[in-house]
Amino acid sequence: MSAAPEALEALIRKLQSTSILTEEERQAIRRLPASIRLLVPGQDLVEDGERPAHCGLLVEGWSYRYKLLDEGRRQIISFHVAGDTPDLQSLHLGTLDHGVGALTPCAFALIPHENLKRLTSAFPDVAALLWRETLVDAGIFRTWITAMGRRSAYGRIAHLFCELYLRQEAVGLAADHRCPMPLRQTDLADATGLTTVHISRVLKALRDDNLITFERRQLLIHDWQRLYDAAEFDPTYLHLKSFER
Amino acid sequence: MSAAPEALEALIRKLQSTSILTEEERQAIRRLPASIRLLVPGQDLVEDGERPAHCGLLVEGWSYRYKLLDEGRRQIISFHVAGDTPDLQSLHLGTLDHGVGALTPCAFALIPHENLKRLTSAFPDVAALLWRETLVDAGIFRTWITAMGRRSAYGRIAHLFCELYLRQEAVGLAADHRCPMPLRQTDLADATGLTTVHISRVLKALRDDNLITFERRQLLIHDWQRLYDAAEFDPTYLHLKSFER
DNA sequence: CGCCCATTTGAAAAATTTCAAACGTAGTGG
DNA sequence: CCACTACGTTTGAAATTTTTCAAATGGGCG
Repeated sequence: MSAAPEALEALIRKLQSTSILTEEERQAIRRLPASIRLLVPGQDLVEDGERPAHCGLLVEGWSYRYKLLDEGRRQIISFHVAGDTPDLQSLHLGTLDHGVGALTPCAFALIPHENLKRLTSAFPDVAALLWRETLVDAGIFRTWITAMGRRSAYGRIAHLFCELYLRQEAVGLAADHRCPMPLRQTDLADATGLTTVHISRVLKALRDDNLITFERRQLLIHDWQRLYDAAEFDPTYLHLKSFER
Repeated sequence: MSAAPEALEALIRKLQSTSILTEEERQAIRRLPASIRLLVPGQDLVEDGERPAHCGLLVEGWSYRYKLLDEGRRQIISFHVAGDTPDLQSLHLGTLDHGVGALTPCAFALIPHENLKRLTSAFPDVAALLWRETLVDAGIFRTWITAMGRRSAYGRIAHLFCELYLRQEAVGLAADHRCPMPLRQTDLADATGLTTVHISRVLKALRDDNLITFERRQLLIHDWQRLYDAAEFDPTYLHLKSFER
């Protein structure tokens, strides 16, 4: 198990983005054993039904949670960027109810449950911050449910782009209404509950309306306000410091 | 603030359904101050955007989480029965990103954040169990996303009935493939992302297929296996003891 | 260059919504 | 006890959204 100190610094930064850690807490996090695991696109970090013994901290790349149904149907449940922990819930749920796959080449830092449990027992404030991470996740799920249930295809996709831009901006991966967007139309379709054909048509409409374009796997948002309006976006659910009320 | 010892016993029972509490932990829970709040149908426990100072433990009745959009559109995010804590996440997220309303007459036990925070700091194992409750919630959200994105209206409704039956059965509120079902067609529509008209037609189809009927606000499941198949149901996501792998 | 994969386009089919009206039932007040 | 009302459910027909199927186009890479 090779040490991966940079990965743990990333976790510290992430947790400190909403709170303050004591020196003692920071040291305890740095003492966590972490091994790095590299994934190629399409490869799984964990599979549905597994009982993992680690949690994965995404250090680099994009990953996604998903569930498979009959006849090749796939639902993507969330997308993840550096700093996210897409299987943190396995710490207390045991069996995974979904898979986690790599969308781009990914680097994960694996931290054993055992050590995380010792850490959270010794430092209740760190436990609260990790708990909080899973609660933000749940807030995003709630918002996706709302998007899928009560937004048009157009609004749903606009909403997803707003979310992915803001989440990347919040961790310094984006600025100027431009951000990496490695998703294929298949991924967009499986995330929004639509077909790739329809995604293609809706993206064309978004382009025709001069809201967005793509350029070398980057999303360029040309009219943030109108995209925001089309999405009926309310950033509260992301629980970002910059939008705190 | 009137004491509500029975309510706290319900919480203890709920937490002990997945784990074991020490006598000391049980005593600490019993010492929590809790006041009872009664709601009539349609009334809100908390509203979207609030920063509540308590968490509500549902002691009696049905409640639901929801979000409102423009033009009267409503999305129901989850349903709750006795033992559930639909705003527990406010303990660490501060601002609510949804409302919690009463579907039937409800009794909630309100527990101040302050006392919950002291409890979870002093007893990491209790913290882990409360954390776990929010993680099961998130698992249900993931499954709803999957249902809305990749299941037909028919399958979606079948799935919801399977879930609501099993969750009630797990806490002793249902048995024999029969359970309370106070939802109106409007609620089903807003939960599944469909219209009431379509809900009416799909319920008719489910009745015509002899899968279910209703009788005095009770759901009667006549063919559990076929309902289960129609829903492509996999109970893993509920993380119930009885289905543990 | 040729191949693979993703995207685009068109036309027809299916699922779901919209609008409008009718129906049923339970509760309220005269 | 009946009439009235409010609310929820059902039904029909037309409109809309989205899917399905099939084929064409485009771009990147070995």
